[in-house]
Amino acid sequence: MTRPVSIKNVAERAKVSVGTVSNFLNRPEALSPATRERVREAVEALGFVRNESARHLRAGRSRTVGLVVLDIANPFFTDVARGVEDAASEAGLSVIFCNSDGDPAKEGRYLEILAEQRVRGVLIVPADGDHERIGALRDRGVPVVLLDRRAARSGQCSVSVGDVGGGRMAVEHLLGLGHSRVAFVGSGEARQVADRLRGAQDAVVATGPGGAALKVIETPTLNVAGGRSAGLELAATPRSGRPTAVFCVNDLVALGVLQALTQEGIDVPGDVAIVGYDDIDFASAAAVPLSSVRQPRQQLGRAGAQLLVEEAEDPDHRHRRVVFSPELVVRASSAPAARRRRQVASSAI
Amino acid sequence: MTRPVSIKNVAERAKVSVGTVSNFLNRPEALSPATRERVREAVEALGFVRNESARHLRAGRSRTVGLVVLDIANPFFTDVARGVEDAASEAGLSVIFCNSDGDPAKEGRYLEILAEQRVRGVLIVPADGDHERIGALRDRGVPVVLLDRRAARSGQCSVSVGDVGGGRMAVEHLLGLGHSRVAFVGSGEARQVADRLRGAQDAVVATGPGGAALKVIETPTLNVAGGRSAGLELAATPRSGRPTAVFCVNDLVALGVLQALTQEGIDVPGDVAIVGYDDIDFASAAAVPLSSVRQPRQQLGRAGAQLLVEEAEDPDHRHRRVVFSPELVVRASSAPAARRRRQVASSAI
DNA sequence: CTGCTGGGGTGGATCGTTTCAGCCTTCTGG
DNA sequence: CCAGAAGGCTGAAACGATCCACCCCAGCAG
Repeated sequence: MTRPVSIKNVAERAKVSVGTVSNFLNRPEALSPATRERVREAVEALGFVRNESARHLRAGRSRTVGLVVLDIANPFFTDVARGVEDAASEAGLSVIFCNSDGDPAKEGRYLEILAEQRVRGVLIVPADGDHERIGALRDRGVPVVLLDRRAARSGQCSVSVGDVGGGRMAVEHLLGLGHSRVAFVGSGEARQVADRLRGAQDAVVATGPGGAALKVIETPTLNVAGGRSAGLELAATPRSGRPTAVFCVNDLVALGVLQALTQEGIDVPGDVAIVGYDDIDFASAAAVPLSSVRQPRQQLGRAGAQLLVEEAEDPDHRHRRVVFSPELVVRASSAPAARRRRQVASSAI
Repeated sequence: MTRPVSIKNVAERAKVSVGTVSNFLNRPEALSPATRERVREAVEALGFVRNESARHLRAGRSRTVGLVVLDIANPFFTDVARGVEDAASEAGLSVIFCNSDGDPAKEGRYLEILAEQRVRGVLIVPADGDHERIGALRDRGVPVVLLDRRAARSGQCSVSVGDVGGGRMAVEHLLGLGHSRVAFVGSGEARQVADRLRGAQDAVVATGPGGAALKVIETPTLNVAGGRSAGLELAATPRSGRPTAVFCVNDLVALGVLQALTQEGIDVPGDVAIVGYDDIDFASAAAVPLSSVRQPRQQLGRAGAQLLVEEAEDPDHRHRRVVFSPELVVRASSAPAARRRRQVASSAI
């Protein structure tokens, strides 16, 4: 409850000037051993802790970066966050972690706060298409790196994972198993969703006229609950018209769909095959281990933070767009070809 | 890339003094409409954003709080974080989110950073028993609220969930199903672990001499991977001596145990029943839906943040220890009594 | 007309740190 | 013995916002 200790108190106690204490903190080798020891003792005795705000005020730039994600409860984003955190702390930066909930208004408020904090830069998984606030930050000279989203123009860095390719990969896998009625489950404005859907459509279109068909099922939210409601909708569809394979926009949704189908007595993968997206740790622990499109989550975060640091330090930095490749992991939720073919035949009778 | 805009630039443009601009920002009603409009225009035109550091330097207190958790990848903690965030933003505070990974050194570094930032207060799920750093923070007058851990002395606030009771509840449930060889899976210094174990022991001891026995299986880490390794160890035990019921210190570990057992051909709950802890969303989506001890996660965080705010604002604040009660949620992973009894009988032959 | 009130505004001190010009000593080489 | 350099330290300016004592003037009562 005592008044906070400032550099001045330390200086008085050590009988040196404040400048010397500052040197002790930042360039200790510049002091004579005797002085250094006196200052060290004073710092110790008083329990002095630097005031980062004052430091930052003088320096004009802070030592923190902001990270804004869509959903802190989604393990995908916590893994990304961990990658960001690791890379940031290697660069001596701390991270302010913000959760936009996919709400542009909330996102805007957080960006405002980050701007007031004069963060060194911002990593963001944007909520939607309208980024005037992000633009405003950039205009103010704050580096912004887009995560999990490819930058539209070359005006900024981005790190993403090929979502179109991931979607195509997932659906090609399902088509390869003999499925011809496929559903895409997902919703929202986010580019990730649109891209995965596009990839799925590409794969279906490639089967030519009279080939496979893709049905889109909207979910209220992109979490387990949302998936559950989509699963119930699916279960309520008469079997004859029901898709035999489902590609879900992320694993949370896939888990929800799986739960609902199982609960309604629909066999996975016997009646309906499922492929998710992200390959979160829980995907393999599901009731029926989930096939999924794996993304390099930590690397995504790490690479983003590195680009951000580079942009902040290097004056003639060139913006880059890093794109990782997703990878399909096949598990029990998408049936092996042999079994599937048999089933198609019998249902054709 | 232009120089950042300060209150001074705004003042020049609006042809007023800096004091007036400050008033505009903090007490707009004190200005005459004409002046207010002029300043508003200048702020707008220059894209002025307050410098929070300068503000804070002058004010002596910041508008952020720190939150330190053990494992950001554990959904339990993300749910807690969400509760904290909600309550904090209602109080106009932002949250700096830190992940100690259960490592006291990393925890110490984060506390140091938070101290340098002069946060308004700290919410922490401490990594271990040695809290000198936390004490140092408190001595400096920074409110600290312990989360998920009961404060030892009355010198600080804490919000926790009765872990002893939770552990007892889980094991009593298993004993009630007829199990007599029970294992506890977990490890680490954290009080949560010790308390849940103690509760489990209490329940076992209550069965009297010649009653049930509790075996402790250590895991390398408290996540899915750790659980998997414990599960393999369990599977390698000869059936005759193998516990028929397992109480896991958290759901991640339980999911890992479940995976390993299933993979090794051991039926859950037929051969081994499992109860987890936390009741994270994924517990019910597991291969065998997991029985678990539910904790009010968001409320935990929310209540903690509220206590913190109260302690920071109210000079004659009395420390409080809030304790929530856990709740047992029974699912398929712990067999119903009827089935279990049959099985015990048959294995006794 | 005078004195008073109070709304509206000013300008400088202040917060804690860093930075930098400059001062004093001591040392070195010629 | 002296000029100059180098090392070690000092003290004040600056960062951007807030706060506060104070000033100015219009309006009003006496």
